[in-house]
Amino acid sequence: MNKINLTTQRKAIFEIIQEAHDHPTAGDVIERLRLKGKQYAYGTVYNSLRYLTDSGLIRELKLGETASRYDARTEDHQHIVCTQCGRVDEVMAELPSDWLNQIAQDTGYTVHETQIVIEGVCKSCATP
Amino acid sequence: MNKINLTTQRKAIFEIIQEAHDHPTAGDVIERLRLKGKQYAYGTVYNSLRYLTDSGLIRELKLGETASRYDARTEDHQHIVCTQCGRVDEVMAELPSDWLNQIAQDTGYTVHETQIVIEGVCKSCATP
DNA sequence: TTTTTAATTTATACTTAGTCTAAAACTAGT
DNA sequence: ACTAGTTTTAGACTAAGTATAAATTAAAAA
Repeated sequence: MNKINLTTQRKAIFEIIQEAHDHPTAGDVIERLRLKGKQYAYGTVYNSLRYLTDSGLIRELKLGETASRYDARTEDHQHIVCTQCGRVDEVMAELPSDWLNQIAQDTGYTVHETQIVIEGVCKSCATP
Repeated sequence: MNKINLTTQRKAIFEIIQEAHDHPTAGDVIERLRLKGKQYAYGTVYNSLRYLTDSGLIRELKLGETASRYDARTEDHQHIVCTQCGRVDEVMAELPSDWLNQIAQDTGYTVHETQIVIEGVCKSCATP
């Protein structure tokens, strides 16, 4: 594992993700950088997000929306999305390992990762 | 529930999805239609895929790739994607309901759907 | 059967998210 | 300071999908 090289830009972007508690998209990151008076090239933000993801400092979430979201919580966990308001919450409940083992056996795959997206309606949308 | 109106185009597209056993993307559908000598407007294919999805005849799969895939198997099941060759297989193992109940309780959400994408390496990629 | 209305398809322009490229600007090591 | 390697920048480009307005088809009414 190589040394992680956190340039000014990468650090600033990493901080945005860490401060955020709403799983921002690349577009969100660009906007928040601008609010802090920092404006980096379009491609730099995407490159940095990929670099941070590859380094394991953040996680890329593909939740079935058009844009990827990013999360600084790298511990194994899943997400639940509200189909009404778009809000994303963390799901810490661990996936039953027997279930995963059964899948590995059934399919012959070696399982590496599971991205689970649960869709539902959040409390505040359910009670108007 | 309204009556389902299967036009010529929608029927042809539905058939492509039914015949396929590889979860084709919209692009794949357009190509296969062309091979059959059928060429519909770009937007028609997208509209039809959405119509068929909304009617419950097919399912849209968002597997974290750039393009959605479509599946004529509408029974509840999940998918496993090979990170090497991109192949997609069905996972019929049912999700443990206690796990889902726990999540509903923990998060306060009313759970509607779960799209689970398991990533791994398929048998033929594992043994070269 | 003609007329009217509604739904669908078509062609094309547009949007969004993200990649690619080549030049310029840093950063390290000598 | 000089060179090599890495990053950033600006801007062109791509892929997937949406929006729109006109043309076509289908359905309903008269």
